[in-house]
Amino acid sequence: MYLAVTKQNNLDNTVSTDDESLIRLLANIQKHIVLDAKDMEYLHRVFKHRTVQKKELLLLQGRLCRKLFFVASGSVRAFNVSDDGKESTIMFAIDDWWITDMYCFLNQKKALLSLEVLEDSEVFELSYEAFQKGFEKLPQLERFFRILFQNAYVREQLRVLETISLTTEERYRNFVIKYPQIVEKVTQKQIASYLGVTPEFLSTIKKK
Amino acid sequence: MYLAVTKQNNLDNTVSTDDESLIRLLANIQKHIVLDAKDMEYLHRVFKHRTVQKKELLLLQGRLCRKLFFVASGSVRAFNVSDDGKESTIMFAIDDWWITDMYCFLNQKKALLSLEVLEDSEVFELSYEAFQKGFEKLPQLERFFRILFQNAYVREQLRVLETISLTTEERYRNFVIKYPQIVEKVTQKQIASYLGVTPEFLSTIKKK
DNA sequence: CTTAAAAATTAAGATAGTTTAAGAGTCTAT
DNA sequence: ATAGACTCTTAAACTATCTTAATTTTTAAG
Repeated sequence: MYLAVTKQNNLDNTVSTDDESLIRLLANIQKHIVLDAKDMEYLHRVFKHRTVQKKELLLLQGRLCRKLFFVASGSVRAFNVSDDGKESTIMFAIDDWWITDMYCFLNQKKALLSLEVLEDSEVFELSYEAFQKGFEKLPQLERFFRILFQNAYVREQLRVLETISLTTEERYRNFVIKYPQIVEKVTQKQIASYLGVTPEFLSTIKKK
Repeated sequence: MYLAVTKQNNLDNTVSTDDESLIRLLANIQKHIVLDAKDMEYLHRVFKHRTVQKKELLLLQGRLCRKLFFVASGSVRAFNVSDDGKESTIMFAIDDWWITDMYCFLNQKKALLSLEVLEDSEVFELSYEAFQKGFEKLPQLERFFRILFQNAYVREQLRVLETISLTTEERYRNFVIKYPQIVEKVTQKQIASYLGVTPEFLSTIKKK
């Protein structure tokens, strides 16, 4: 198999965590485009694997946002802290999700968001330069990211609709139904900050 | 000039509204990719120009969403009506914007949104089939739509952040600053339904 | 195992937003 | 030009959500 050939540090015959993570990254990309061995090698080269620990910050609000992340396993949260200290969670990324402060990544601006690792996780990072060059080296990436952003746009638009049209209770119930795996991993405080309400209020909603 | 050659119905030498609209469509696409004469001819063929009137519905909630629209001039609103009759405006599209119920267009499902023409407008429509075939015929469209969806995603994500973190008053002020041309064209009731509050409450906010 | 820190719950009083209703102003179709 | 329909404003009563603060429960570190 391809991985067995290119992976150098794997002295025994077991499949390492690194390998598993890489397989997940490539499988994710191959959901939308076809990759040959050369493409995979290229991606293996430009995506940097990292094992990260709970509470680690992949990005700190105010710093230049240089990386796009793929969460192979574990979970990451993107949130903004306003001037008066209020936290708002923009998204949770669990296995198989992509995450960064996309606006600031694409425009190489100071991040509006922090990225916090919620549990020990395996992630890949892609630099801004590699992201831009990738489209020349591997033109099918245009298609891959077209579909990725297409889905992301549709998801956010639906979230906007729910946010402006439903009650907090309805939104909470929808969240639990839609993302049960996330509910298991994150605190209620974080869910409240995702819904845009106080933890106290979310608590009273749950009681009902 | 290219347009003068391919445009057939233009018997005098003036630039028709149709021509102007086509120029806007092509200019919009050329913001992100390079088109040669053949590409333009292709696009001219697959994009259908329509002059539409105020109050016309380009799409009715519940019907299959078959088209993607480009607003060359005028304005269009996308909104959802909930079971209990409450309207929520998802977006306004003015000159140079693309609009449809993207989720239902991409998945060929029954529309969650209606598209209402707010003033006499010039639009182009692209069918779902043409959208999908377009990527084969003109592969650069992957790039064009990648960037279009990238921007759309970032915009929606920022709207989510504002919606969950700011007060209604702050969101109204931001809207007026960000989209002054829209404010001139739409009713206050429609802005209220975009912000997710009642027209009465928006009215009291403005008083301050 | 213990203890400190963080999360979750509860409740009272304050603020933001809705509902209903009525009146004044605008637009639009005969 | 006028009637009807729609928009905008105002206000009072009501509901949702926030703030503060105290109490309990859970989590994490030594």
